Amino acid sequence: MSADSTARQSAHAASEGETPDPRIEALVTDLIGRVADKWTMILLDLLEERGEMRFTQIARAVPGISQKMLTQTLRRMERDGMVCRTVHAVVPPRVDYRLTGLGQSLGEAFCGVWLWAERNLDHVEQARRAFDER
Amino acid sequence: MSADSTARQSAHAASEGETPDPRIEALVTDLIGRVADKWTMILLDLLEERGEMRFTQIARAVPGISQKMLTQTLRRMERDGMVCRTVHAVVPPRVDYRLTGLGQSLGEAFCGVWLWAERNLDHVEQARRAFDER
DNA sequence: AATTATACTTACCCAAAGGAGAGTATTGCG
DNA sequence: CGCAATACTCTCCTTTGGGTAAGTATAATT
Repeated sequence: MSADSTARQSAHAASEGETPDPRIEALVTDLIGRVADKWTMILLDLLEERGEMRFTQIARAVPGISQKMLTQTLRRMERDGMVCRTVHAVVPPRVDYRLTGLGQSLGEAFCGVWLWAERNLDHVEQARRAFDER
Repeated sequence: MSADSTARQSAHAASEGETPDPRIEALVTDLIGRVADKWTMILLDLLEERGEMRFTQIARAVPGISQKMLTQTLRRMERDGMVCRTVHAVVPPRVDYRLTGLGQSLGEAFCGVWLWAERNLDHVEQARRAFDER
C-alpha cells in the first residue's frame, strides 16, 4: 500500500474533534504500518529498559532474531530517528545503541500494549480454544 | 519464530518487579507478534470509534485493504476474542462486527500509539530526510 | 602466521504475506 | 428469466520477510 492517496475516514482525529485530514490519516496509517512491527516493538522495549547496548549484547538478549534482521531493524529505527548509533573507533569495533527522545516516547506508547498482552494472555488463549472447538 | 523455547530477558516484568518468567515472556512476545499487525490495529481503531459495522462498510472505510485481508483479519480477531460477529439470516446476507470488551481494551492500549503517530509524524519525516542525505 | 573478536554486508533461497479477480449461494425485483 | 446485492471463498500470482552462510576489515593475542 505505502503511498495511498485515497481518503480514510477520521480515525482518532474525528473522535477527538481535530481536523480529519485524509492525507494526515494516510500518513499516520503508513507510519503505523512501519512501526507496528514485531522486532521494532521488541527492540524498543529492550532498549527502553536496558538503556545503551551494543550490537551483540542486543543479539544475545533477543534470541529469535537473526543478524540480518537486527541490523535491518536498527537501521530503520535509526533512520526514523528512534535510536542513536554511536561508533567507537576502537580495535574490535564497538557500536552503542540507545533510544532517542522520540524512541522513548514510542516505547512508552507501546508500553500499554505490552501490559495488555501480559494481562490478557490467558483470556486470548481461552478465546482461541473456544473458537477452535466449533 | 513462533514457539521459541529459549529464554528472553525480563522485558516489562523485570522493570516492574514482577516474575521474569521466560515462558510467559515468550508467550507475550508471541502474542505481540500476532496482535501488532497493521490491519489489526486499523480495524481495532475503526471499530472502536464507529461501533458496530458491517463487512462492506468496513471495506469502504479502509481503502487500502483487500477483501481477503479484511475477512482474514476479522476472523483472526474473532478467534482471539476481540470482535463479535453477528450473522442476520436475511435475504442479502448481513453480518455485523463489533468489539468485545477484550477488543476495546486492546484498542485503548493501542490508542497511545495512534496518538504518538499523529503527534510525531513530522518529527519522523524530518529524521528520515536528515538520515537520507548523508 | 594463524586465530579471535566485532559489527557488519552480500548473496542466495524459501516460505509467508498479500493483491487481483473470478466464483458461489440466496432471494426479491423488474 | 435474469440481474442485483451481500459476504464471502478460492485460485493464481507477485512481493516481501526473513533465515543461513560466507565474506570483510583490523589489531591484539597466541
